Amino acid sequence: MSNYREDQIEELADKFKALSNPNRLRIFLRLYELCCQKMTTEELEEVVGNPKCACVGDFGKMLGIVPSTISHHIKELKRAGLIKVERNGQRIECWIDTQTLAKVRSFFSA
Amino acid sequence: MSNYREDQIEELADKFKALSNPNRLRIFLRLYELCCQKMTTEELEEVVGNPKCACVGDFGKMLGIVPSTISHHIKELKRAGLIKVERNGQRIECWIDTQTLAKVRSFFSA
DNA sequence: GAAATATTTCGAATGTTGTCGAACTATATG
DNA sequence: CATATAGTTCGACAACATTCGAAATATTTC
Repeated sequence: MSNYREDQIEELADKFKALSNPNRLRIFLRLYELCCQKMTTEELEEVVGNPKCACVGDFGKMLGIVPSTISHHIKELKRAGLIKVERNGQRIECWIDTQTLAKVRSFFSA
Repeated sequence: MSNYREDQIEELADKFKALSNPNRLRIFLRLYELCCQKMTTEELEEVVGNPKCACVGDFGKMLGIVPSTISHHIKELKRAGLIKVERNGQRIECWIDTQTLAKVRSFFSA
């Protein structure tokens, strides 16, 4: 957890910043719930076939804030590399970037 | 990592906020280095005798920023419960709050 | 108690964030 | 192509963050 290079510190601080807003943290946790939890082999199969998890509108309902604000938060989480995003028809689907999650996790388990 | 209660989310977001400033993250990492790393039984003895780890001036030199700014960051880390602070003569000594660290860690390992 | 050292508090300057609403763009469907 | 649905972009605004320097406080030492 220590002995970090300078650029790694900046990068890590940036990820913490992305998670430092309660609404963004809620979005992230919801995606985690949907994408990454309790992955048995069978469930993983499902996810591999359809990795997208939730869209802007879903979070709007969940958090009671307007789409433009959600859009802003999604952009921020994406910028920090914490989630991935892809259009599917009218919807923008979001899911956890598991590689980044693994990095942040490894920070806390060293 | 999911299934968090509302107040836990706010609390966690607040800890991430404290770590979202690169200078505060550097201070935190430095304290981790000093306090928590490589604790063999003998080293632990030492620490138990003198749990304080670094003072405001040390961080000032390390980061090249003025004491008032360090003081502010220390206050912030303390407010978030990430570090503990105690006066020892002229100096204010700081060390990691290992209980809080454990909480944040457990978030990432669920 | 004066001087030196360590830290805090305060006020100011400057920049960033979170949120909204309005206007815009993209996609799907009658 | 008109309409409906889903998101984005933009501009505004208030709140908050980062940093500094000056002045204040606490502690130690002479």
